[in-house]
Amino acid sequence: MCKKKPFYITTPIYYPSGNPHIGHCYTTVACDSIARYKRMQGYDVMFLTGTDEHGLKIEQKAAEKGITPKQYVDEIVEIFKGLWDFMNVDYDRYIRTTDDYHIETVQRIFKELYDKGYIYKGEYKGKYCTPCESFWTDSQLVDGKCPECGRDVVEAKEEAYFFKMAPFAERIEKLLTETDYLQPKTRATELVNNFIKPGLEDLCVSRTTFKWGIPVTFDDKHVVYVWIDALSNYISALGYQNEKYSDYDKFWPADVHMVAKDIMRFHAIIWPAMLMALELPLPKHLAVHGWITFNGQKMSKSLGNVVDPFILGKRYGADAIRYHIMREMALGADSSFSNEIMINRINSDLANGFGNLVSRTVAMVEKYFGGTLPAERESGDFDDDLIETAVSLKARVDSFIDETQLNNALAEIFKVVSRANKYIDETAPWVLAKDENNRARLAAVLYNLLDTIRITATLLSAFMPETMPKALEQIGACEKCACYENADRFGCLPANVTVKKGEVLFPRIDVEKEIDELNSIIKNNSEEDEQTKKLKEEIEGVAQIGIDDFCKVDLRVAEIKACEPIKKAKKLLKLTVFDGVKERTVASGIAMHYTPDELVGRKIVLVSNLKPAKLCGVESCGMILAGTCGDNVKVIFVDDMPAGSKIS
RNA sequence: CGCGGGGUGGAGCAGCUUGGUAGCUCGUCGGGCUCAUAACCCGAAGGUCGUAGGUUCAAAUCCUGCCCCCGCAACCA
Repeated sequence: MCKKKPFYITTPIYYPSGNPHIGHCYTTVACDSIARYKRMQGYDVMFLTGTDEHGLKIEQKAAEKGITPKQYVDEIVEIFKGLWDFMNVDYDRYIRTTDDYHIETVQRIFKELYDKGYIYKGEYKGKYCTPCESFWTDSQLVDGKCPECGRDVVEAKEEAYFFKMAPFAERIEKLLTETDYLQPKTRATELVNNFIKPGLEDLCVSRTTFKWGIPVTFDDKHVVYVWIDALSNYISALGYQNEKYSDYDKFWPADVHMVAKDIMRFHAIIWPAMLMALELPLPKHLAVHGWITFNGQKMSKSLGNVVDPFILGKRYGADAIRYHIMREMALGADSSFSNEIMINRINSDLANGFGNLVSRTVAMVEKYFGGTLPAERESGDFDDDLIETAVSLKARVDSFIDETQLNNALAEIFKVVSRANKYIDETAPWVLAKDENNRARLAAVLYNLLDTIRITATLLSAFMPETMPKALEQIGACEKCACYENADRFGCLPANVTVKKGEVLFPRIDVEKEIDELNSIIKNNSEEDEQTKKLKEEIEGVAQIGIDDFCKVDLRVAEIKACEPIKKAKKLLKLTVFDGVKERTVASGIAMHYTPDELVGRKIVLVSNLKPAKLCGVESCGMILAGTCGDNVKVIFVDDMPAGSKIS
């Protein structure tokens, strides 16, 4: 027997700062399906998933709960693993960045990059919140304040190690534009224009401000920061630079890294750069998929629209959920999730299409032949077309799988399911059954149906590993005849096959009733809790101030004399206001909520002694008060007061 | 003129690279069938392919301007 060809596929390692959601589920289930399919094809498959467990956020979450970071991640990792079990995800290896062997690998890689001169010591500059002991980038700041506690931040710098990106820029650009590394390739332009053309910045790869990370061996003030730690998992899990495993030579380079678009950049640029620096081969493909959005909006916990895979899976079965997300999501593009779309999909494809096809076929074999087909056959019209469609299916599915286009692979399979349902109408077995002379023809028709089901169920078993074996059992397929090898051959079921009616494979779902129930679950579970919890955190998280502090703020009524939008700024309006003494210019982020016309002539509350600052080229002297709740923004108007009145 | 994606029958999408009958799924309406999970099969209605021009014998498809939506970036003092 010849040696099996290796196939290595990975999900990202997920950050366990919260519970897994349907987005994690998609990536993992998609990889699982590909892995299962490849195993079926005879590859020696390594399917890796895991968790990225270091970092400040984990440290803080653990502190809030009063447990150690390790205890905290241990708990959440169990939830992740539980979900994968529940979804029938059959991974070969689960890596945790807190595993000893991974730590060892990362330390060695860090040292090697340092020794080679790709990592150097420098200074990290950013905004620093002293009470939180955290650095933030400008984009993370909320209203210029610390996003965690809302307090002021200061310019600060700390010693840090950096990874040189410049030496790899050219090769990376070629990798993205001239090879098929990136799938879909349309995103290459975006990456090149945004990150490579402006010049790649060196990457900060160590921190001294938190402890929960992998220590830098030669400088114990530092821990390794994010990407060198996280990305290395793809090779540490194979035993690169550690003794735990020894599969590196066999499986590297990876065949597919699958990621969602938010971390595409790191996998498209930084990871190749690291590998180039280490002089290791690059992975073959990076498959980037979009997000599952909820009614067009990005999923977010604060919006209360996070879809819980456990709840859905319990109601409709893990296979149905697996099918739905893989059938809906096209490579690269976002896909909108709604309970209604999901239920309709499950009903029409799985219940009415596949499930019903199995059910009616098996029922006819039992009804007309007592469950076992006789061996005599008579072929007839429509047979050739059905058989041709069925035997050619495998090749089409194969190629879609190789392009990680799972939605299209599934669509192909279900075309055959439809063809089979149509064949029943064309041949009308119930008419044949009325005449004893048609027994051979009737047997042929039913056999053709069973064997078509065999082919589709075999190919579907990678996607729906729980239900398909049941389907195959019902049509009387043994393990041998229902294998991948036979999926492009017709006539593999025994001529005198015996069927066995079983449970309904995919029960039909009552759309309206279920949607009502799901909505009420979502309401109870997340919306109120999350919203009030967030609000509570916001309110209680703000540090108290004395009256003196408050008196430092000078609030005045001011009249808006003129108002115009600021070019190049989507959210800013430039206001000219009269504060009782003089006119001044104020920029305000209310362009999305007010037009200049509705503001001119009105009186508002002005923070008059705020230091001037430049916003999009406009000098702003002061600030206007407005209430904010999500997207809802209302300026406070005090039209009855004369300009210049003090507010306290 | 920051970067990128997108605007196609009621909904969601394909087609655009390599111009030439506008296709799929769901929904709606009518018909057929009765083996089946009130499922299945057939037919029909419904589209100025965002908009205005241009190239061409011919444009959803190529070119130009404009409008709108969505990400990222940028400032919501």
